[in-house]
Amino acid sequence: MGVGMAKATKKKTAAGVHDHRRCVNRALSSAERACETQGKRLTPLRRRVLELIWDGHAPVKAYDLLRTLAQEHAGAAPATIYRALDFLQDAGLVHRINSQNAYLGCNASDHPHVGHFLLCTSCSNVVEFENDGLAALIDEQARAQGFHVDRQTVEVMGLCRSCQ
Amino acid sequence: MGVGMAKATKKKTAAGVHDHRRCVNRALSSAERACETQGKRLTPLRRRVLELIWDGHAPVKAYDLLRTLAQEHAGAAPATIYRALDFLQDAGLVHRINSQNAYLGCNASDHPHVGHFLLCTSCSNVVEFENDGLAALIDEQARAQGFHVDRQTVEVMGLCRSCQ
DNA sequence: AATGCAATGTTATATTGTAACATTCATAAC
DNA sequence: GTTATGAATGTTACAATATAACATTGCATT
Ligand SMILES: [Zn+2]
Ligand SMILES: [Zn+2]
Ligand SMILES: [Zn+2]
Ligand SMILES: [Zn+2]
Repeated sequence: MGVGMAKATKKKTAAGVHDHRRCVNRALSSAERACETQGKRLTPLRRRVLELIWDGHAPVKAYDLLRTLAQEHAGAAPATIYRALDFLQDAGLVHRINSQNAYLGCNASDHPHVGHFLLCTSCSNVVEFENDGLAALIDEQARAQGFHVDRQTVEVMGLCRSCQ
Repeated sequence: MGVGMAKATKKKTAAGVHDHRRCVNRALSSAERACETQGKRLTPLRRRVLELIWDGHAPVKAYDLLRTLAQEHAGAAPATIYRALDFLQDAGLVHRINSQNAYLGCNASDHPHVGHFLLCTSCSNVVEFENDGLAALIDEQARAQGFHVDRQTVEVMGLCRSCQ
């Protein structure tokens, strides 16, 4: 199972409502541009894995991706998925949610940023947030202890607005 | 293997230098008090697992603990270790380092606090730090998005002072 | 065509973590 | 002291996550 069943089906294109198809397409286009810029190759396989990640629009587990991919791709094996995930993470297109062993598409792959997430323990929704002040404070606190920061992850567990 | 070989052997009681035995004993005494206070039972098994965690004085993997424990404890199985780890985490005596699937003794188990860590990618040393301002900022950022925070973890990867 | 390298295929295995049920142990009630 | 109770541990089996190692394919350069 995925990390959550949340919103496996999305509302269809009402006014102001999340248009899932459009969202996925935007993510894929953005990914293509990002890879172009970085001189990285978004092969059909990698692109398809990224699309599958966005399909659920929520953190997805590697073996769920594998099961889905295997239905359309004969040779799919764990290495297939993990290689694609490694590539996508290196390219900044996907984040790993460590506390869940799950992977989430990044909607800000156009600029460098750190991984900060709000994880709802009730509905399993996850949202990425950016707060430069927070990132800077973490950096500063680390430097004050003589530590040089390469990467930081923040995972906040709790209840989203609609689950409280 | 453990997360790192770092400091498997510690310097012995020089002036101002980390005295490992004393440090472990302090942690165990503190743990006993904490369990007393919380009305939780620090059984010999749980106490021994906590001691093994402190022995390395660095994050340790569950199956490394298991291998060590098995040498002195006949019936040791995965469940043995994971149950002890669950208990110790609930009691606030141990933190899980999500990015490493590893467990670290907490030296501040006497008061409630969140898990903030600096992880050196070179020597594998990990230090826990506390910064109320940081915890508060995370809380505030989450609340601003209508999110109710139960728990937060911060893992900062980089180079410690001596590894730069 | 020959070479080299990146990507993928393929098989096997390592690592991490749970489920389920039996047994033992400590405590309190009788 | 015996018995009832629930917590803790023993025991076996298995699920879930991830990597190693080597073969093959595809593609670009020479
Ligand atoms: Zn992102
Ligand atoms: Zn929710
Ligand atoms: Zn702590
Ligand atoms: Zn270091």
